[in-house]
Amino acid sequence: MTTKKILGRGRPRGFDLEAAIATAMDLFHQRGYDGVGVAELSKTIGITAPSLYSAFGSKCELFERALQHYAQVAGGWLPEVLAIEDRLEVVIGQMFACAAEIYTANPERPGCLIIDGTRNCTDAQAQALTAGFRRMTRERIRDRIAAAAPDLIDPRVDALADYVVTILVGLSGSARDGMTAEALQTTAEIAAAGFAQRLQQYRQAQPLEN
Amino acid sequence: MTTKKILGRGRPRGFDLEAAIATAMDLFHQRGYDGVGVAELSKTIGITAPSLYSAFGSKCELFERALQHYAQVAGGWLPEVLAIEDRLEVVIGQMFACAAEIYTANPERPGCLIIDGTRNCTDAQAQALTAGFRRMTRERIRDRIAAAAPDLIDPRVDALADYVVTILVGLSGSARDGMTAEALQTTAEIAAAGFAQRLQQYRQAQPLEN
DNA sequence: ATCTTTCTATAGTAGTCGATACAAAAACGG
DNA sequence: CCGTTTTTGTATCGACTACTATAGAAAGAT
Repeated sequence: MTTKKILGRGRPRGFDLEAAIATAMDLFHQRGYDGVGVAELSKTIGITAPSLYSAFGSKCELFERALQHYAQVAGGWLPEVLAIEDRLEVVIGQMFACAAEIYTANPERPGCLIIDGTRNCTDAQAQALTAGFRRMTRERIRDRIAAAAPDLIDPRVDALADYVVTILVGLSGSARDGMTAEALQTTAEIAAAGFAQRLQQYRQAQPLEN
Repeated sequence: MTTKKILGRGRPRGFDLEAAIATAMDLFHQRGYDGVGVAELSKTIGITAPSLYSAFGSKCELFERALQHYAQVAGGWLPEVLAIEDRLEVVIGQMFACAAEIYTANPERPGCLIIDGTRNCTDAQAQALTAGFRRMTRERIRDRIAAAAPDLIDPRVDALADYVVTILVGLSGSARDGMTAEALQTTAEIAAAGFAQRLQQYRQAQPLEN
């Protein structure tokens, strides 16, 4: 049974580490952390399982690298949008619009890896990784809101941040459920108008309520 | 190795089928379809795996029964809210408020089983089951919107329905991500205001735009 | 009491999961 | 050219997956 195809056995050819991470990122984005196994990962990357473990340590560590790569490359639009110097309503509107566009840009990989990559995931470490990225994202959004509306009391800043995060979660989930780009775009517009309305309401009623 | 504890071996005691389905529903709701195996299912229910297969046929069929039970029991609030005879804005507002409350009512089982039960699921049949329930839910919401605003053209009814669905997806996902009941409730209010705003906008600008 | 039916538990199927032990082959330093 | 190091492939590991064949035990019928 021992196949004597020794050709190429053990030849160190060295693989492109960054390309491997990008490939893994795509797979994780498609089917989530639990949905893709190391066999498929190594096969798609083009290396064997031991090489994968030698390079990354574990499936979870590879996932962490993929998440970091995602945050820098695919998720780069968010810091970019947050950096826009305009009225807060415009910034959030751009944010929802960008999310709707990017979440449906590639039908093979809908939604957001950080938001939906570890849903129903059995691995606690992988869940903690995405949770960390989500927490960081929420903080950035919160800070942007607080910076644009310094007169707002904290609980209202938090409320707006939670709303924004929930909208992003909804956009990602609906994209994964197959909603069209157009429908998601319109949804994003309605959600942005809702944010603007509440922000205005908070601003003009600041010293009175609650 | 053959343990001779024959006591109780083969004793037909007959288990409560509905209670078994409810137990399975809870487990599926907690960790999703892939997250819970038949071993845990049968152990929690209190029967052995063969009994489970004899009673339900397969894991997927048990999941289908659990989904039906969920739609009738845990998801009964939605038809109830849709049946409210009031202004559409009020109905949708109640809907979001109920969703926010129910999705966080039990911290052990946050969110919605139908929305998030098969996220990143590898079983195509299980995915199709939840997708069917989601499609049915969307139709009900769409019909309610169309009934309340018969003058609205179809694409705008669809837009509003897609918005509502996406909000529900966001509420469920955020609940699963650990958002507090209060934060989710406020988010639901903002989202409801956004819906009301858009509805009014559609109504008064009906014959002009688009 | 005996037979038949029904339900059960034991034990095991083939397959996949993440992760590795081992050894062969290429690259590198001298 | 030789020895060391690195990197690779083969072949697994044990633990899990959904699922089932078999046979034993209790209940009901005659």
